[in-house]
Amino acid sequence: MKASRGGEAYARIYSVVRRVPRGRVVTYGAVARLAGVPRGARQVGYALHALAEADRDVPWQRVINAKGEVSPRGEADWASLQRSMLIAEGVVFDQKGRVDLTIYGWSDALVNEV
DNA sequence: TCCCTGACTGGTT
DNA sequence: AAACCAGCCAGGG
Repeated sequence: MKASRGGEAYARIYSVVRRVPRGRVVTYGAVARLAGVPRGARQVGYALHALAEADRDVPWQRVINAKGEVSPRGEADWASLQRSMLIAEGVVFDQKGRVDLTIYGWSDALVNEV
């Protein structure tokens, strides 16, 4: 079920995602590390999947996989929506639908940036 | 408590 | 560069 409030790890994950600046993207692995779950990349994805309407302040669209591409779930439409939302923020996708993480990637080294 | 599942990752092939 | 494979963690049945 949606344990959006059951797990403490989830709360930390959401808190990290909320800190990602507009127009930037972050990988699941980076969020996991910043949330204190070094190998919990999959957990991050699971946590975001459990997001409910009440958590709409969490910019989940800024979380992508290490390849720099939006992770495909069952419904491909959802992924395209995420892509649109990011483009609206100024994130650029290349012809293969991937984001250049060296430019838009946000990591702990950039936490001080606003 | 055991077993399966998954918005992932990194190393190989 | 793309497809595979094997670890990893926490939630839910």
